[in-house]
Amino acid sequence: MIGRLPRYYRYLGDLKSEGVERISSQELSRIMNVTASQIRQDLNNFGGFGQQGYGYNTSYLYDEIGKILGLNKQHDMILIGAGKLGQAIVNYMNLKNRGFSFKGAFDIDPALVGKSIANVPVFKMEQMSDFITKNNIDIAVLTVPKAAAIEITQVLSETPIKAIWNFAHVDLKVPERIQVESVHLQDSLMKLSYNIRRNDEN
Amino acid sequence: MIGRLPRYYRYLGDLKSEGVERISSQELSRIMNVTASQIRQDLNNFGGFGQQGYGYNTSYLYDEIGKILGLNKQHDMILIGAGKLGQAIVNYMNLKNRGFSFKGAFDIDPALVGKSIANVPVFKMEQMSDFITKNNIDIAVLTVPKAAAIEITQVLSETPIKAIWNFAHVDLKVPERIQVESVHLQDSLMKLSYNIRRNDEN
DNA sequence: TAGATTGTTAATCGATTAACAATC
DNA sequence: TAGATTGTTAATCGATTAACAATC
Repeated sequence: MIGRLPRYYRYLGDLKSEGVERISSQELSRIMNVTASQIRQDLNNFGGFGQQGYGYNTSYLYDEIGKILGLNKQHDMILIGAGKLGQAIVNYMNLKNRGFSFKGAFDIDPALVGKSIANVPVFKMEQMSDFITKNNIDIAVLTVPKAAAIEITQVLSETPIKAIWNFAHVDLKVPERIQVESVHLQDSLMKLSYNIRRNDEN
Repeated sequence: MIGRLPRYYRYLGDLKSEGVERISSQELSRIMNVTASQIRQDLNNFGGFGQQGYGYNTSYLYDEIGKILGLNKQHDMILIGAGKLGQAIVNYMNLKNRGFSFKGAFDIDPALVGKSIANVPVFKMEQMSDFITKNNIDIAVLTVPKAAAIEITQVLSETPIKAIWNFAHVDLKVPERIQVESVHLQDSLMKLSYNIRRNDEN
């Protein structure tokens, strides 16, 4: 279910900025293409955000979902692997996301160390663990090849990091206290390819 | 269910390159952390790839899943939006994925037009529709901001494109014949944030 | 008060797991 | 033939939808 929460959040943000003050599960279901029943069920799981006969207050619901998603808290991040993909993500995030901010990047390439990516300094890989501890880093963003990702995850497991946002094409094994969320671009493209094939054959 | 197929494919590829010739649902279930029952159920949906008393032939199963995923076919792609994220994806794909290949990129920035990204030429946005038709492009990779993504999707809907791999933070509306697969990085990060919060509170 | 719409329970549906007969 | 393991049916579980009483 939590998988749907960011989507609600996105639509409510849009509605809010369009100046829509209230919305019923009915209307929202039409816009989002899900059943009104599911919306009510989902939202009620996390507390009674609506009001009978009225619906939901857009702005209030938006804020509450934000809290559930932990978006009211500051998250300090590091980038591990300052290649093209890593650089793109730093640029992307530093523009848009208030609560999330990159404090440093790490790479084994000496040519990158000492430089900056969107004002985020790049350090030597060896300094990573210390940096995490000293700067209270919550999230490590892993944009390195598969083999490196496995090794680095070992190292990260010894640090007080809270979560890994993994872009490597591998399922990471971590202690329970560390959260992992993977973006498997290859898998996503394969799903697309599957759907193309299926469509072609009908 | 199709959602799990790329993951099977990944694990089978690994096993194959480790020289493992056969695997039982039992063993695979241990490695992948799913039930053996589910593996047999999943694989049987698409045809009898196994053999009683033996298990599955790693290499054969790998190839068959590849076919189901349409990975035996060539897919020609274009990049729309040649910014940092787009560039990262082109670099990433052109290295690894045999079946998928970028034929061109498009951008509104005159500074990019005429240049190349990993040997992929960047053209004016206006040339996009023609290019798709003339070069039999299957997949458009959308790495532009939200508003542009919606506009461009309108244009794409008039072309013979088969699928859109969408990186913009929006749900695209397309004719039924066009497949959409979205990579919502923001949503992914929010899920991570949610899990951090939940873990913090226990 | 009447109308609207939530919160919530019950019914349905689909997906996962368990079990075992078929068969290599 | 005996052992292993799939393919497949039946049982269980969870998620979605429908229905409606509560209440604003």
